[in-house]
Amino acid sequence: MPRAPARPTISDVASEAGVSKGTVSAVLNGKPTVKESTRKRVADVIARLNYRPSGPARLRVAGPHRRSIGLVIKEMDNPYYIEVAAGALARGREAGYTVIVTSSEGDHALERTAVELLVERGVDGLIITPVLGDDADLSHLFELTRRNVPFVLLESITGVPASLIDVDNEEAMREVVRTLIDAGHTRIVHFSGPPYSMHSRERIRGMERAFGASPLAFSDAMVRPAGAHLEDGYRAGMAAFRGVAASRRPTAVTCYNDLVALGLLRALDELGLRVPEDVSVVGFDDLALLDYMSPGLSSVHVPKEEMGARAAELLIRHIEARKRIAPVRVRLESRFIARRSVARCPAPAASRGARKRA
Amino acid sequence: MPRAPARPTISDVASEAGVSKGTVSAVLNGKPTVKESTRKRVADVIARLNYRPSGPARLRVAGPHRRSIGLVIKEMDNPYYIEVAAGALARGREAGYTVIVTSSEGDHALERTAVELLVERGVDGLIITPVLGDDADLSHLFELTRRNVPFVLLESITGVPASLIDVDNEEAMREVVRTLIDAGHTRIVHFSGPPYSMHSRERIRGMERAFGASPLAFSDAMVRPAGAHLEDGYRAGMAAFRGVAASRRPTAVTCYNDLVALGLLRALDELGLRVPEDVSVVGFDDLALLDYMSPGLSSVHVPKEEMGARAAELLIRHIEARKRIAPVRVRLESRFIARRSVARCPAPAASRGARKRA
DNA sequence: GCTGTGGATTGAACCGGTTCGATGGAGATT
DNA sequence: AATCTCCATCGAACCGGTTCAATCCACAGC
Repeated sequence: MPRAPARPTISDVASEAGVSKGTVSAVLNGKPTVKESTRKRVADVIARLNYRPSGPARLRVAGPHRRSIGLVIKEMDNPYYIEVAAGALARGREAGYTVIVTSSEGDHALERTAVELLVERGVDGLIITPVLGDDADLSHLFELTRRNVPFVLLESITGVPASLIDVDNEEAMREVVRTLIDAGHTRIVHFSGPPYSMHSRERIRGMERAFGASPLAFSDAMVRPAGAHLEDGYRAGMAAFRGVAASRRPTAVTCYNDLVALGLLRALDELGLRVPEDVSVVGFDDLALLDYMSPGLSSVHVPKEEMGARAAELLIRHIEARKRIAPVRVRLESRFIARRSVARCPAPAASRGARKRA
Repeated sequence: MPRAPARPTISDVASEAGVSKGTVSAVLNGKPTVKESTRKRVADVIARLNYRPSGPARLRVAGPHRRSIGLVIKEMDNPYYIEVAAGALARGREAGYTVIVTSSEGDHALERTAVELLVERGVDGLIITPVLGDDADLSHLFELTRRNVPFVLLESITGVPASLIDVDNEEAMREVVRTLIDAGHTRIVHFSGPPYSMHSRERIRGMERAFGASPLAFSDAMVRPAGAHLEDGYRAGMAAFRGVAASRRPTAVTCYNDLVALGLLRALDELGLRVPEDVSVVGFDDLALLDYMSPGLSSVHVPKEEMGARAAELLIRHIEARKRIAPVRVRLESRFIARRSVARCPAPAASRGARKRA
């Protein structure tokens, strides 16, 4: 952590300009009592030193407390988080809070920096979509607890007692896969998300459970690691379909999220495969931008704006409590939305996938 | 401005727990020297009072300065600003700055609050997409100047001397309209943006100029006030096309931005009009999400990420200067991208638009 | 019983601003 | 010339934390 060069303080300016701190302060605040000539002299010194008053120092003494909450998302260029942010922003605003957003870009160290920065800059609480991983150091979250700074998570972390807002990913994916199985699909593949993502794990488990409740056998080969972005879906799509005989290729693909599904659609388009005639595709999240698209991508609707809004609401409840209150877990409803991208399995009965051994 | 109820301070906790401020501070910071029994006693008081240490107060004394810049966008649910934010975030990060984003949601008062909040919370500088309007009170921007807090604008405001990053909207729209005129279109209509938006005004002016350089006469009726959102485009599209005879309706529409164009596309679709066979449509901004869509919407590519990046870069230059430096204006390149949504004018020569009087 | 030791706690100084009553000096009034 | 004003500036106190040298206390060792 490189220590920044010492910035000039108001005292530096004062002594340099040959006036008192009080006078410099008056200049900074545009008080009308300062004589023009001294105002100019002080302003010159400020420009020369490129002096900037410290906001925080000022804050402690001045003005009323501004209510604010911080939101740390994982990716700024991912519409999912943006929709969540929009929801949090709107609800926060209604309650008189300014919501400030920053992104960890999936980097654990940046998440930590962001959290520390926001707290030391005086936000009243935080909403966090945590970056997970084996090596994840969660001390910044424990420090929040120690300092009694309320926060709400949007993805669960085992061992961190905090309020949480999410949906039942496992159940949602189970329903998707069950629907596909009911529609006659047997060669179903899942393009999974980032390995450490709790959401991704839950979705995989949902798929397993759907198979478990069916005559079909589940195998790990059905889960193809993809990722969370368009390119990931494109790449995984190419890997799964290019040069693969019709009799062996998947007839349905469930994707970790909509972006992966969109990448897959692009790959299928390039390979000349039709959706849903040749392959059914299901995304997850139901991003607002799906509205603009054709063919209609089937997806699981996740109430992203509401998640953001509820997170903000819950956080504010924690903030404004007269006494520390216990963490809460809120599960919102999701639902499968079938659009044009899914159809009954077109494959002849002969080329079925593996059945369970009796 | 409602004054928040006085929050408990470290002194309150100290006296309540019967210890000194120093001890409470040690507890908060997890210092190992505190005896377990006192740690617990203090922790209890903290929970009971719901005490939270003031980040800013702490900040002044402790730790190194964290570099940060604030970005105030106009709308969180507008992909345009999100792309700009992503660019700023990435470039800021490269330079070791945390970028924190907040949105004014088009509300002038919120913009002011956001700017004040960010400054008093200690950001080193700001990037702002200003909310304009007749009644716009710009004093918060002047205050930034007075306090020597560097900022970069992403839309020009007359009378505010600040660094600015933008594209030549007028020239870009001129080129779009010229292209349409060259393609034989005579009944061209523009769906304009928010009345006070400088970008919108510049784009309208570009259209006028294109007509000025052509044999066709420009009239104010060609500019239809729409807005900046999908619904605005939809509404304006319905107003312009529903129940209008083929011989009188526009053969080409230029839109303030892509969202308006998308709304228009939806309206045209509902009305059974084909793009580009019946109507050519051009958007503006070239949002990344256009990639996912069909038919390809023609648009003007605005380097949004680069604008964000350059803004961050320029801002950091201001921040790190040893001496205050003069504002800079940067104009980035935009370019018209013709996709499937434009075609030569299909209308018979008979039903031309108004020509200029000789 | 006295001293030595080390862990726990205290309390004063400090951070970089703002605030506001006190002060000083120039010009007006008598 | 003495006094009165008023304007501009000063400077001390304060905000809510952190830091650290000093102190206090309990207990061990002799």
